[in-house]
Amino acid sequence: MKLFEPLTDSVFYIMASLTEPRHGYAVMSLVEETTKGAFVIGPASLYTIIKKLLKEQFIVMHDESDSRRKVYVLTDVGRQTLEADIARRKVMIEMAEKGLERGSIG
Amino acid sequence: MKLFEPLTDSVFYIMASLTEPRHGYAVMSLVEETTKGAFVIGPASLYTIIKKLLKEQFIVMHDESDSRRKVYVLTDVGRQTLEADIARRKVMIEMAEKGLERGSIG
DNA sequence: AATGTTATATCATAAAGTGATATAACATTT
DNA sequence: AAATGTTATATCACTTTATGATATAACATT
Repeated sequence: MKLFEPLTDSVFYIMASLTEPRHGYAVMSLVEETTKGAFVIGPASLYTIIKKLLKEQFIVMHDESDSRRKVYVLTDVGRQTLEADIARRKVMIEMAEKGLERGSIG
Repeated sequence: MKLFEPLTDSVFYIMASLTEPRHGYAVMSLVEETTKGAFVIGPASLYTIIKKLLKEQFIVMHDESDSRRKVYVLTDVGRQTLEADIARRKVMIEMAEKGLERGSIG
């Protein structure tokens, strides 16, 4: 199993929303609110990615689920994967910021 | 012109590499080195994205270019776009870290 | 019972990313 | 100076990822 594959932004947002149990629609709303509308995940993307995350066992269905609201939550593997990707993203940002600092002297 | 569209990871890496003048191949190597191989941008992705960035005027060809090495650098618009995306990415990471903190108490 | 909101789901298509491959200039060796 | 290796750009055909539009239905409110 490939634990440390880079996550796409959409996947990252969804996984970051599922550190605690949440149903799909709530994930969608949370991302939109948190990013003040800068990043919107529509239903097509959401449910496609949820299906993929279940398959890879990065999330599981939570017992609070009923037939109407399907609640998901990160697994340990999912959590580890998210942590690894956070680290990667921090390096990304550092890289960009260092470059911008250097470049903006002139 | 849409200044603040979310940048994909690949686009972000390439733009972050071009805060100072660099030719394509060097961008490729830099990303691989900086991420210790976690993120690899192959030639197909690289030149596809460079073409797109030129078109959107996020980068321009630099005068140091010769027929062999084509050197690119961020424009002001490109720089602003990168800065905006850094901000978005910081919010992303905060969101994920807050969630992980809460979740890891139990 | 009609209307609006919440919620999940899929289809067809578009956008993004990539492995393989091609081409060629330059550098180094023999 | 021919051969080999490295640097460097480029594109094709294909896969993966993302999404707009749409469908369905339960629940809430009027």
